Amino acid sequence: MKRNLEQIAYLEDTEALARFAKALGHPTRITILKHLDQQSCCFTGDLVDVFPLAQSTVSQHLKELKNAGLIQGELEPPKIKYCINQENWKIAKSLFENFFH
Amino acid sequence: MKRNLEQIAYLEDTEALARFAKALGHPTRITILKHLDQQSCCFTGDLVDVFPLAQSTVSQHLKELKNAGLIQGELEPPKIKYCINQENWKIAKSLFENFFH
DNA sequence: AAAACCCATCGTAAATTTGCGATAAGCATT
DNA sequence: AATGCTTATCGCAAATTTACGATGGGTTTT
Repeated sequence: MKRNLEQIAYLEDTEALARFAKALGHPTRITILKHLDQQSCCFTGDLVDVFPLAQSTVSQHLKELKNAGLIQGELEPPKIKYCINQENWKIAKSLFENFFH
Repeated sequence: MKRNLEQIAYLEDTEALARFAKALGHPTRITILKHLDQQSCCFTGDLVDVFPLAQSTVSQHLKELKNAGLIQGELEPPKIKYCINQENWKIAKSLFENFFH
């Protein structure tokens, strides 16, 4: 990216908000979250069936949502159950609320 | 990106939300919007001074925010005054509110 | 008319994102 | 022990994003 030398120090809330927003910045990920919100939780396979996308692609989107802290996975052999991470969801919600005044 | 052949049809609101979120997905752009929200409007030059970034880089971020519909530019020779696009701001606000239940 | 100012755009480079198929890893069942 | 099921991860390719300096276009000032 040909970075600028001096790293920019953004406000903590600004960085957190941008991280959440970035994770929400793809229609597939929005749809995944809507599903999880509606029926509380989902297995990966259920979500794969929702999209005309490869299983690996959906798995990657799930990984990004997990990294952003918006969802969490739970072992339920042989499947994995994904749910919204309520704690961080609330944080994101209030960050956006604050932002939109 | 080695696209999948069949284009995915997302819900309109989902796409709109993802577009807004994507535009918000960078700390520089969040900071720009916070500035515009606080002091209503800003000239490009004022915003360039806020960041240790090249003028062209800030200009590009402004362009993205404009493309997303979140801000609008107004000629005020010899400068350009940027303001939040209140109409779309409200739309974005309500999309996020709906999303976060 | 020339110089100065403000800002967008162009061209380029590096990093990241998005997507796929193939493979591996974990667990259950046979 | 072997097979099958489910899902993550790897390796790759293409597209997009982020950043920069340089250039150009418009307006104002000299």
